[in-house]
Parts: sequence; C-alpha cells; structure tokens
Amino acid sequence: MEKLSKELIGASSTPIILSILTKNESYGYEIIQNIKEITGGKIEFGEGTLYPVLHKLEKKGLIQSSWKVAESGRKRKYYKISNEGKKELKIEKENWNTINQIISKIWKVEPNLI
Amino acid sequence: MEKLSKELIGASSTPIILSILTKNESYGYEIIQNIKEITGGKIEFGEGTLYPVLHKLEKKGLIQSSWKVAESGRKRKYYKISNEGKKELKIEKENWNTINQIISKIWKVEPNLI
DNA sequence: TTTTTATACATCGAACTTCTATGTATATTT
DNA sequence: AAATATACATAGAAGTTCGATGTATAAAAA
Repeated sequence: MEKLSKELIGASSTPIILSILTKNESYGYEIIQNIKEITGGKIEFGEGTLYPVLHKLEKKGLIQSSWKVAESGRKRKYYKISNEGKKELKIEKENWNTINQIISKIWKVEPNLI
Repeated sequence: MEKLSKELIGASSTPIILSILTKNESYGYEIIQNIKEITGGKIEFGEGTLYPVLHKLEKKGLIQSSWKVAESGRKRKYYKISNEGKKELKIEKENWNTINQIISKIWKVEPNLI
C-alpha cells in the first residue's frame, strides 16, 4: 500500500489540516512534515499543493494567519483555526461518518463511527 | 446532515460505481437512481456528472459498455466491471481503509477496518 | 389527443483542484 | 564556499464536478 489517490487526498486535506491546527498553531512547511509523519508517508503534500489549500481556507475564514519570526531568525506564516473553522471541522467529521456508513453498507460490513 | 461535499463525492464515486457493477450490470440512468436510493439522497449525481465518470472508467478499462434494447423498446448502454476494474476496486477498498485509519488516529479514536 | 413527465444518452463551459516546475530568500551544515 | 534544509509563493497543465443545454423516445396525464 503506497501513496493514496488524489481524490482521497483531496477529500481528507481540509479536515486533516483543520485537525492539526486545532491542536497547535502551525505554519505551512511544518504542516507538510507533520502530515507526512502522522500518515507514515502515505500522504505527502508538495509545497505547491499545500500553500494554495491554506490560502483557500484563509479566504473562506476557516483559518487565520500571522507572520512571526522564529528563534532561528526565520520568518514564518503561522496559521490558527477560527471559530468558523471549528464549526466546519465538526461538519466535515459528520460528513466523513456519513460517507463511511454509506460505503460500509455498500460493502456489506459493519459501519464504523469515527 | 444534507448532501455531501464535492470532495467526498469525488473520492467515493469510483468505488461506489464499481461496487454497484460488481453485483449487476447496469446503465447510467439506473446507476444514478440506485446511488440516490442507497445513500438516502445524500449522494445525487447529475447526468452531466455521472456520464463523464463512466466514460473515464471505460477509457481506463475498468468497465465495459454494450448497447442493449430493453423490453420497453428503449436503448440503454449497459456497463459491466472488468477484471481490471475488480483489481482497482480492491485497491480502492484498501485505500479507504488506510485513510480511515489515518483520520481515526488524528481524531484520537479507535481505528475501524471496513 | 395533445401535453407533460420520466427515461436515457451526450457534451459544453465555468469553477475549482492537484501536481510539477519554477522562483525567491535565508539559515544551517558540510 | 558550496550544498542542503527551511520557508513562502505562483504559474501552467491536467483533471474534476456541476449546472445548462441538446436530442430522442416511452409512458402518463390533461
């Protein structure tokens, strides 16, 4: 089992990013490493993929950014989740449960709530 | 809980269609009704959405089509799954399990195999 | 009988997505 | 001094969903 399909990546990227930002503020480059780590390399975002997603989420008001200077002296754009984003994450979780119930039924196995 | 997001639809459309065709041959219009029924209206494909997906799957060799005339006298394009399609469905199921384990972990609940 | 609805296929263009490539810049390591 | 890692950003290619539109025929309703 290798890398996941583009479609599955697309469906999971928003809830995964919002979940990460629920735990801590973070910035693009770190989020990429983080996702790679927690998925055991099964999801690897390129920078050209993740940054536009972050911009989209910010534009929709689900996350907010602010430039900060790290101890290293490097500038980083930190993102935090907004209240809107928390609501959206809740909806996304419900949607994920729904689709799981649907495909569980189609594949005739027990549905699994997440 | 209403209709599912475009992304989730996109991620699930291929496995759902292949699963339907694993049970019986079917044709576009019927597949649309079928999906609407088994998902309780949560997934509703428009014709302009489903037909291109079927064409794509056929082009990739996952399904095969043949025109037939129904008892009603109506012409229908029936699709059946190919061996390639069966292999693909297996992979898609594995991928679905993988992503479920990943997001289960992220959301800190027990992982659930489908 | 004429009109409407349901069935059945197809394509187009708008909007959006992912991905690879490219560009810029700075800190750290070799 | 050079190479690598960190950090952000955008552009263009390819692919997707979706509503709109078009064609055609069978069944149902007016």
